[in-house]
Amino acid sequence: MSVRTRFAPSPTGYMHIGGMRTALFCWLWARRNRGQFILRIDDTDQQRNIDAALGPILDAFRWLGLDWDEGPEVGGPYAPYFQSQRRASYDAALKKLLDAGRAYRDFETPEETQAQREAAEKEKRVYISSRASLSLSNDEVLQRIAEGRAFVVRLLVPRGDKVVIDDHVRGRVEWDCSLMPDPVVARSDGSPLYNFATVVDDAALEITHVIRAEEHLPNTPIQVLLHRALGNKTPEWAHIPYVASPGGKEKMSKRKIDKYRTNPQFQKLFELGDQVLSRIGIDPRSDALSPVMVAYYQQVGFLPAGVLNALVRLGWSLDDQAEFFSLEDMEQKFTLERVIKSAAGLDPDKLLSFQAHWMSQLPASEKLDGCLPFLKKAGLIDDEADPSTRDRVASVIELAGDRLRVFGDIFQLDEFFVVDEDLKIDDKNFQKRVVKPENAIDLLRDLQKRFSNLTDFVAGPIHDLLQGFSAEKQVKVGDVFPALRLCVTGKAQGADLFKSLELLGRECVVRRMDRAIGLAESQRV
RNA sequence: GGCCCCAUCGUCUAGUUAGGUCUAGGACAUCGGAUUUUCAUUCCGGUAACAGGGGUUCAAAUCCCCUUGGGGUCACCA
Repeated sequence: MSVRTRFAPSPTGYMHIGGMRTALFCWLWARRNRGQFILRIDDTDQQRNIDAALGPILDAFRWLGLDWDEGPEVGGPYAPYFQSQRRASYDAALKKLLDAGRAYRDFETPEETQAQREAAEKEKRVYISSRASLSLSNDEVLQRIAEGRAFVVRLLVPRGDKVVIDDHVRGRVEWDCSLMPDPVVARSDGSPLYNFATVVDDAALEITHVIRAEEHLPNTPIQVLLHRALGNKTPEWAHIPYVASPGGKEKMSKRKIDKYRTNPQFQKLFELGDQVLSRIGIDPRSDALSPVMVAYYQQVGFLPAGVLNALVRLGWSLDDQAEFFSLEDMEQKFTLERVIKSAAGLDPDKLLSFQAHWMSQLPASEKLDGCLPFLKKAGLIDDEADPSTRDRVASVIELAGDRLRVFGDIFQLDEFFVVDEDLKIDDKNFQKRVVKPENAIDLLRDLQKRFSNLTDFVAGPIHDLLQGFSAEKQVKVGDVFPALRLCVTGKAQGADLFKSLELLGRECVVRRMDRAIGLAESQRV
């Protein structure tokens, strides 16, 4: 029988980075075994707008290149893949349970149940269901139903039994059934609860391996019992650790994002993200996007390969050496047996380092295709980039070299795209290197003249000119280069100065020097 | 609090199943140095961990027990 795994998100409007890691492991295990990966939508909540809430989730899968064999949009032999459309099978299973006496109608009111629970807690004893409704005769039950008395259906937990599983990650885990309350299987309106719907569907879809986050471990005995009561073959289990917040052990959560902002381990990522997002018209402080969501990384300009690599190394390793895995590598090498048991905190630094590695591996043409949308969104180039613009962007990318870790980093070299008037000059350094040094302005004037007369305005000759100039004037290159850089790029540091000058072009360089010299002079008086 | 899970450098991890080859390996981060016109890259080097206590054994990071700590979960949510 071929391996079938599933990922079952509820449509929440965004894809959680931790959920994505779970989904990746599911996908990997299916692919590795040449089985099927299924996307099932757990929407028993009846959301108003499922399409809108599901869209970002599917987008995340598509962005990372994780395809699904069955599920939304693609359908499949076990359709439908939305729990909201599978009610008939839950009703049938419910009837089966009731008929077999494995479940019972509980007429206790929620208040009564709650009171018992509180009483148990007060007396420090374990709460288990009273099962008062179980002593009702068949006729009495029928009568109450006829009277329209509300009831829920509860699974009759076989007290005295044990549930034992052999988890692929955790090994043997067992629970004592005499400690378990009878779980509600169907609400008073007849609709199924999560644990029940999950079990019915996992069986119906012939899921062989339930790979999910550890937080579901407490659900497992209930689901095992349900499978048994229904006469299903129980799937195999693998409870993988959840993704923790950086430097901590708590589950990463969307709601704690403000706390993460103050987390030193998150600093670099937030700085990068804030800088990029603000350039493309997204409010970095908005709740709509945060590092907890997969979309965040896409928006900032991460590569699927970088994100995927970071995710797979969270709780999984191949050996004591390997760090870099392409999706193909993972597919070949992933095993559940090498998934670690303890929770792993997302490490933004390491994520960035994986990202930088995969970016350095990316062919120039793909870097270009990646950067273009960012420059367009920022209004730095036209939406219809003509060939000469594309060439220019390609040259800047080449010049950027390793400085381009994410596509959004292209904004660090915005001096090649802004018009002179919009060029912002780093004032602090400008004061220090241009305004304050007495000879700076004269030197720059002289240099400007020589640039105008240079036959070929390309990196090599510019380099020679600059070297000769500083030798002739008997000044250190450190007194000339930074000042020049500030004038033409506005920045104290950046890519290769000579190539930058060449790319900017003589006219632009001369113009910007003019402007900067004028600025410095006005500030001297 | 009940139930369950977890515990190796700051972080991600290798080593634990079959105890010795572990004076505990790698990566990220960090610190130093080299290269470079700056920054980045690259290269070299350093700092840095078996939570504690008992056993078992010739021998324990590895097996057992306890303690401590961390976490998950306790709904007519998913």
